[in-house]
Amino acid sequence: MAVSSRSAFPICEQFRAFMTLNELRYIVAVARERHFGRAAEACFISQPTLSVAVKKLEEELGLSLFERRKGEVTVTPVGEQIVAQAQRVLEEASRIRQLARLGQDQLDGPLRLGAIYTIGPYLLPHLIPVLAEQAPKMPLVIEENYTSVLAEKLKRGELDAIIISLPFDEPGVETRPLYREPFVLLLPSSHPLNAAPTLDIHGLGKEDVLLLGAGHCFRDQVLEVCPDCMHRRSETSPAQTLEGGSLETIRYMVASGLGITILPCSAAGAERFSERLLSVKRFDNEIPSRVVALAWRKSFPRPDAIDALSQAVQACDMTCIEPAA
Amino acid sequence: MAVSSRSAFPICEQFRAFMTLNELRYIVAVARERHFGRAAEACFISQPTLSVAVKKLEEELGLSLFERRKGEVTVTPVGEQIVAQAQRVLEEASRIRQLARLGQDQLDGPLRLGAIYTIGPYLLPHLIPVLAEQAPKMPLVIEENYTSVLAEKLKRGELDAIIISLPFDEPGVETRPLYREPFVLLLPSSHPLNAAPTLDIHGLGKEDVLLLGAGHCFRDQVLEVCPDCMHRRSETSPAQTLEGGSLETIRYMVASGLGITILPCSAAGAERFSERLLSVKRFDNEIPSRVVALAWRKSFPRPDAIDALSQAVQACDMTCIEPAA
DNA sequence: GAGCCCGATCGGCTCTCCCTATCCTATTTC
DNA sequence: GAAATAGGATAGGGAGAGCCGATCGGGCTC
Repeated sequence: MAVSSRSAFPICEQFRAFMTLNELRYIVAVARERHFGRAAEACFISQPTLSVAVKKLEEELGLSLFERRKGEVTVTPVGEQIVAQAQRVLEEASRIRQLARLGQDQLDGPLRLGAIYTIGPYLLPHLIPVLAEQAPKMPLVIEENYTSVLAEKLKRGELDAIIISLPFDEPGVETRPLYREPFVLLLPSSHPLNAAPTLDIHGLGKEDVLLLGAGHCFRDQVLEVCPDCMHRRSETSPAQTLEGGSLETIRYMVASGLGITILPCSAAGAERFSERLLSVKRFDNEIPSRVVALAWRKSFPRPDAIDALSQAVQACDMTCIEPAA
Repeated sequence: MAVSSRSAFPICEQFRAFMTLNELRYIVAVARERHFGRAAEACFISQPTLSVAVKKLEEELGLSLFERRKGEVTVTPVGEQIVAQAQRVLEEASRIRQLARLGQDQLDGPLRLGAIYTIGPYLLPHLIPVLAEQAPKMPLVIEENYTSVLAEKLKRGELDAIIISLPFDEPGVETRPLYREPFVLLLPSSHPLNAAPTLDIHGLGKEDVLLLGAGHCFRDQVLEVCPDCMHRRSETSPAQTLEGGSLETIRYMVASGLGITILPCSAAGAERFSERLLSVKRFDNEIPSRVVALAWRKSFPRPDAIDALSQAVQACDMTCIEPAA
């Protein structure tokens, strides 16, 4: 016959609920009112309930807290001490509720956000001021890194949310698409393709397309939509791949006439170079693109923060950044 | 239809048991172990019980205390604060139990004892050293007064116990007989009654019997067993009554030859006078006597103290004090 | 893919807490 | 002195809290 663990551990009395916060409330009320009936009323319970509860506590403590005299209840000397201590306990307990109230706002406290290299520099300058307004008590702690590193840190709890490019599938991690951004072509202003009436992703076979180094997911995405770029590279121009480089570096290289490149439109930013040097062209058929998404642990306990973050990103309206034609 | 007050006062949420000390124990354990299973074990409850309890508390507080991640449970920033506060609450609560343990000894702390004038001076010198040994942590605060005053103070809670003479019947007051003490006759050594072969209480009709003033119960007791004393007094010798006097004063008066008197044997103490002046005689038939008793409020919360007191009185063995014949 | 770990959930039982109704004792009133 | 009043204790019953074992389900390991 199974024995409940409560009766199985009669020795471990220290773990039983020897006191209830309610009971402490009750004795404090009795001490204040010096009258069981009034105390019960103040506690919103019936007089018998209070009587029994006080008696139970007295028995547990092995002493009398009150002397029930005719016409007046008095507190015993030990009772005085214990009631005072009970008041202290209740005070400390109420501080828990107070802390909880303060901590309830999930938009309070820093959020550790990761972003991949090809998104961070172009999204965050827009995102941060928006979020600073919408969630002023939630400063961002930002880290830029490769998808794989961000994913690892996210799972280890070193980051709270990351902004990456889909597909992204990790167990225990939830994702939410934020926006789709088309890829555009960045080329020197003097490049012959500028004159072409239409631009097709499949027509870049003969171009020197500069690529990010391995590890950048954007590199893989470009190669996926333009396998020729890789083909050419491995055959004739190994120097085209810029290991460890950034989109910014590539852009300088394009401006220098070393080739052309494909960029997410948010990173095109041709306006930062004089039009004499660089121009941005949109693809016409089958516009290649990627979906930028937010990812966070399913167990992350601040869904409101995630919501605020993704709403702030939506507010940045990254889809509509038109490349300067 | 009667509505239970719990559902009738949904507004008064602040009086509901929003937290349990047990729940606080649980979250502290989880924070310490970073593992629900181990925490449950440490709390001597099952894992499901702990899971549910933590969840309940989190819902009550409206926030997440822990993030359940694979392989490790982490404490949220708010959780850290709340767990720390919970620890403080438990600490303060444990101080209650500590206070209770210290206060459990009913023989700890002063006892306010009253005694009537005709007992105090003769019993207390014996009682105090006995009690000081048997209950060293219970000093006596002593008051001597008339029965009526003592009774009033007892009922008002200004005294914890009183030593009086039976009969004594008050509502809400318990009494316990301590000892019976015979009355004896105190007379000058030169008095003719010293020569009488036997002494009868009814044979004092012609004597000048000195009496205590009104209010002393002993006076009434003497008059009860010896109505003649009163009779004589009211007719011929009003000065025999000593208003506000004490047995000691009366004894001096007897020694001075102003009359004889009847004393409780404990107050006879003839040995303190040279035998040349005073002698003590016992009655032979129908020995008059009184019963000395302890009285206390039924509600007085230290029965052990009462027991110790009455045992100490027994140990004084007041019955056997033999008047020096 | 099988097995393991770990927390969540389910169905059930028991004990706690609280209720109303009533009792008991002492006091006050007529 | 009997009845009414007051105040706490007790009795009995019902709703819910707290706990259990069994099981689920996701994620990891081999």
